[in-house]
Amino acid sequence: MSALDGLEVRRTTTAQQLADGLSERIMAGAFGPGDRLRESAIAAELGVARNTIREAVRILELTGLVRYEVNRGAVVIAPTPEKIEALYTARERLETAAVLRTPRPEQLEAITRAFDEITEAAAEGDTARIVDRDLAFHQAIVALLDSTRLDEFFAAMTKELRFYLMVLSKSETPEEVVAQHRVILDAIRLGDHDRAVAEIRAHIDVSVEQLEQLLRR
Amino acid sequence: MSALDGLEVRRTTTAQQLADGLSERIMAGAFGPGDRLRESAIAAELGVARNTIREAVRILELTGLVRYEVNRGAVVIAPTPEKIEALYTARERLETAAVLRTPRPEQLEAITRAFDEITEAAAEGDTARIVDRDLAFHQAIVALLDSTRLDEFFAAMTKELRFYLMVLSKSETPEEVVAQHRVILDAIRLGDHDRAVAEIRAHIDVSVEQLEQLLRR
DNA sequence: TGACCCAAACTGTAGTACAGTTCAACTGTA
DNA sequence: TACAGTTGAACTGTACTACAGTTTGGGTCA
Repeated sequence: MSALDGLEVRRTTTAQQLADGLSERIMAGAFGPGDRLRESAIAAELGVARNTIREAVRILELTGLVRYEVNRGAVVIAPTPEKIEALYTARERLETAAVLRTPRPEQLEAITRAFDEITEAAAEGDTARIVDRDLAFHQAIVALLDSTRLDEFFAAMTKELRFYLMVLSKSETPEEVVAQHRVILDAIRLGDHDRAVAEIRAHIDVSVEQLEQLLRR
Repeated sequence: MSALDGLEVRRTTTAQQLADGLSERIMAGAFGPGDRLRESAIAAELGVARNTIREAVRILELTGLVRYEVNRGAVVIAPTPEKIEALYTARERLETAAVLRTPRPEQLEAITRAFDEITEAAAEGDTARIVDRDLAFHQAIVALLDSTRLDEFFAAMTKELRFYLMVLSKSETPEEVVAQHRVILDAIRLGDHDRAVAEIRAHIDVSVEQLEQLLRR
């Protein structure tokens, strides 16, 4: 570790900051799914030029939270059964592949820690934190694959998923969440690959089913 | 199938067309790795406004061929040992997970077809087409996962990889390429998952090694 | 040789303008 | 009343201009 570790010049652009800010707002629900991001309005409100907003939104597009439609501009993504299914299918493939590998100690520790945090959050009834740690748990599982590219890909999907969970205001009972993750963790700990795969599949099936039910209303 | 299937109005913007065009040019080697895309020069040459070019380049960024550096603008990505390794690691994880699944007939057919095309191209000594069909072969393997999201992710990586292969002007003997893919195809056909996994690992190890050797010069 | 400085080139951002598109409200008609 | 047609406001896509701040590739000077 260098003495200068962590020291870094502030190196960012207005557009990047705007993108980050907008991303936060969208995640927080300031814009609902399907909403258009009107450039002039945002530009005026934030006191920046419209082209800067356009750039910010293009950067936002990288995260997958908005997509561009010709002559309609940026539109916040909206969950559909197909999209949710596609998202969870990809998750299932990655996570089941991941648990076939034998965890290194620090990897197992990371997963265990995430589980403990889910348990804590559940005890406190902090639903936002439950979701957060839930996703961290699965990210830690994917990390078993030892692939930065797949980690990044999964993180991007997580961002999308978190947004869907937010707008659908999905809420299982905390006990269920803890129980479902405990069986996965146990299977991983025991090195029982088949069972881990089965539990992940079950967990994901349940989630998809619940989300689609929410969506149908 | 609707009677209107496939009918679609041409709906694209100048920026999108520019992004497509630039992408092609980069893939064709008009810009080398590490090159900067100078906005004013491109804008002047193509007779469009600079902000339109900026937008086009932001769109390009989505494909991963360029990345933005503050105050330096868009820079064409350059291969490094780390990046190549990360790319191939992700490929290895996906492809080995894929061959654990039992192919449906049409999937097996797609893989076989890609292999036949590699063989054809090899016979004709058409190296560009060998690379193209090689990548198609692997895309067909990933398709075994039945996940559109992962297909898209892999396609994006393929684009990046194709560029690296191009700039490194990698060239194995066509016979080697055919031989390596034949053993993979055979293992898949026989339903021998372990052997398919092993062959894919071997294939990828060889590729990484060759590329890094090229890179060291 | 190396530190320093400078000007050219370029990016990031602002601001204005306008043609073309979308969309919702309004109008007229059967 | 239902529907086709029209209109206008709002908004996007694109162009153009401008300028401050940053990078960069020389020079200059010690």
